[in-house]
Amino acid sequence: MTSDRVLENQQSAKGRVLRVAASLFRERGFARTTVRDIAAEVGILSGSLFHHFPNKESILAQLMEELILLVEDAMERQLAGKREPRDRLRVLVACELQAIHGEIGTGFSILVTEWRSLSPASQAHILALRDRYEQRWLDCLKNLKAAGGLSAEPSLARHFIRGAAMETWHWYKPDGPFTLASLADQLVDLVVHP
Amino acid sequence: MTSDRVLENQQSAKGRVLRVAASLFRERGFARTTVRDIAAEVGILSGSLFHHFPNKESILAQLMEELILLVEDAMERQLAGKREPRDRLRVLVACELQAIHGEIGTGFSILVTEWRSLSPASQAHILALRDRYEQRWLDCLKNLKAAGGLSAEPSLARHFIRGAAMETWHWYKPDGPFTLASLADQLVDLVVHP
Amino acid sequence: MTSDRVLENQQSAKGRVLRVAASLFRERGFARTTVRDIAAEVGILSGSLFHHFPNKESILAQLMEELILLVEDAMERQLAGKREPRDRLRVLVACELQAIHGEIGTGFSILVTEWRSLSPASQAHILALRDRYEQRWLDCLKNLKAAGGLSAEPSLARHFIRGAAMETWHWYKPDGPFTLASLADQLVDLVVHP
Amino acid sequence: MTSDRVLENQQSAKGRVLRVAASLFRERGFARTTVRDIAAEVGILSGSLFHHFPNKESILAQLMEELILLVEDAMERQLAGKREPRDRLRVLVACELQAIHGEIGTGFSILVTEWRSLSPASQAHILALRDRYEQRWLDCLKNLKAAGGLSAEPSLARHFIRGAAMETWHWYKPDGPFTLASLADQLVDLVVHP
DNA sequence: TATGAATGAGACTTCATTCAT
DNA sequence: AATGAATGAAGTCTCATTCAT
Repeated sequence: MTSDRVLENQQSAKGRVLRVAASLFRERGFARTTVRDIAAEVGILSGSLFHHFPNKESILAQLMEELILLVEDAMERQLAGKREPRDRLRVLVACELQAIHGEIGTGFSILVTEWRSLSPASQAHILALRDRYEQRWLDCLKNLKAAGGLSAEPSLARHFIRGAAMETWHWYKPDGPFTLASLADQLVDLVVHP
Repeated sequence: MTSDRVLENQQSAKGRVLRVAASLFRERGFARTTVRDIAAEVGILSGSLFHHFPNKESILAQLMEELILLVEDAMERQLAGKREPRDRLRVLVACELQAIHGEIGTGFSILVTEWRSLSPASQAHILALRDRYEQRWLDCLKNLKAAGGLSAEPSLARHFIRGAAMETWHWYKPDGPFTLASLADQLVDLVVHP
Repeated sequence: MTSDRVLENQQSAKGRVLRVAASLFRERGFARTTVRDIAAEVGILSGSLFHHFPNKESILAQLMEELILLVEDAMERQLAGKREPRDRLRVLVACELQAIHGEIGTGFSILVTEWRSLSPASQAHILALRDRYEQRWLDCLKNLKAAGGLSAEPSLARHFIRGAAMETWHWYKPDGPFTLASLADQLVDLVVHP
Repeated sequence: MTSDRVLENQQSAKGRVLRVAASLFRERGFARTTVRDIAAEVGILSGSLFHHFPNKESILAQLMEELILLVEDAMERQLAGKREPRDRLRVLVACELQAIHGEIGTGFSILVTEWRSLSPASQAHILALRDRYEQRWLDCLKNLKAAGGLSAEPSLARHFIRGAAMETWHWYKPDGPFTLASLADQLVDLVVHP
């Protein structure tokens, strides 16, 4: 059931649809974005969308799937060589913030905000991916706690971090006083008591 | 334009509509909740809703308005007599968590998640109320910082707290290992370094 | 799941929809009849149809159901007092022909021609009714055979009669050389050897 | 406008399309069969169909045409040497039943059931062929009547036979109690009083 | 000949809203 | 205040057909 990854493929029509959809879903929400909106922005007619996706929801589902994979890729790359638990946590935080605000993964916040828009079937599929993603966080936080760098319960810490990170979507402005990097630092400082 | 407060009025038909709507909006989201759903749960027919509200959006708008007022009421009551900045912060956190999960204000998270569903006109009205509400938080956090109990920027701290608190809606279970009170304590501990 | 009978209710909006649909389905077939066609002929807008029926198919389903019940009513009435097996067969044949061509049950042929247009769920429901209807035929033919008035296998005889009767829909013209009554007589003569 | 006969040509792509279409049209009906369904079963893409047929309807039209020709061929062959009117009628009945259920002409019933799906233009063309086919039946039945073997009106007899024969499509099972040959015999016995 | 992306008309359906009763 | 039939705009989706490659 897992499709090829096309989100970053600049040539692919599916990729173009996915990128446009990500932007519109983030901006207006899934329900308020019409397939005509998406098609118009892509430069095709609405009927043509269904040549690539069986229905509107599958656009959201595939988008979510690829977004998770993309963040995992970034984490994998940046974790290479990092051994210190605190450094590894900072990578996770930075990657998640990047995913929420960054160039490519624009729309990671959709994962939380549009969860209800998926059918139960799709939810189950994405859930499996999300579980793996969250497990990575838990492993990291458990190591940190074992090393004495965390006083809170790891799962609770993850909930707080996720909430704080996702919430940045509602207020963070790239041209404001903070860079994403400094945001990541402060979030880590908050959770990791010295 | 500001209407009377009816959310807590058990007899009032408007109050019943508002409470039902709060529950459904939180569960399914505004767009996926139909006026028929609301009417059915209230026990009337959909057409009758429009004797109480001019349109669907106004239900959401009035709901948001009353929810803010309700939380402010609770804060006002519990802040009475509290002078210590740290104690006052704890009251705010506890009240916000109560609003998100508690009996009456169920649906406070709608304020963030369904923001986009309001028309610009309604947004402006609610925004004024929200600004006042957020100002209360900032004042409290500034006092705390002045007293040396906060290392982070007050506005940033508020964003983190809000994110963490709202996120609890996605995972917190009353019958789980935490009480709302302990959650409030831990959130305060996180932000307020001793 | 069985709804009230409204096909013959001249006042009822549902009844009017059903009668119009019967006529159009018979004329153009189910698939080539649009809900707009039906609504236009009824004198309402297409959206209003769905106030009465959950979807297009349910119009066909309820229509089929009521048509069967209607024919059974007619048979019941005309069978009263008839004891002779041959006479009883003639009643069945005449009623079925009436249903196919007559004033009221116009569209009985839909039962055969549009069978495939129903979803499996609807098919099952109608099938139960149809079975009862066919059982009445078999009982009649068995009695006739027991009385020595039928040489063919009863079930085979029913198949032949049904085919011949339904086929009349494709060629019979009320202003042609035959009346429906004479058609019934000849069909009975054909099957019942003296 | 008359095309070559390709239905039985195993190699020809057009022949393959026609055979697949016959099967699908009979199974689901013309309107519920998509060109994609046909193409998929043939093993090509939907666009490629239009290299062989100008449009969907022409598939049905050519199919109908060839089916008639095919039955006429069979009749021609089996009528050779038969002089007795009753024997000749039996050939016609057997051939028609073969066409409805047999290997190749699978879908002969389409001629009646999907008549409405043709445009007037196509209807006219097929009508001419059908008239010739029906004339053959009438001639045969008239001869039979002249010979005293038929009491009913020839045209009426034909209608009855056609209906009964077509209806077999809805109930006849090759592994049931009847062979097609015995079915033909019984149908002839029914019509031809000794 | 075949491909398959794209078309575009039109289908069914949903749903907030209106209004006579 | 409530009803419930009706509205009508807008939505998702289907599908025969076209055409550059």
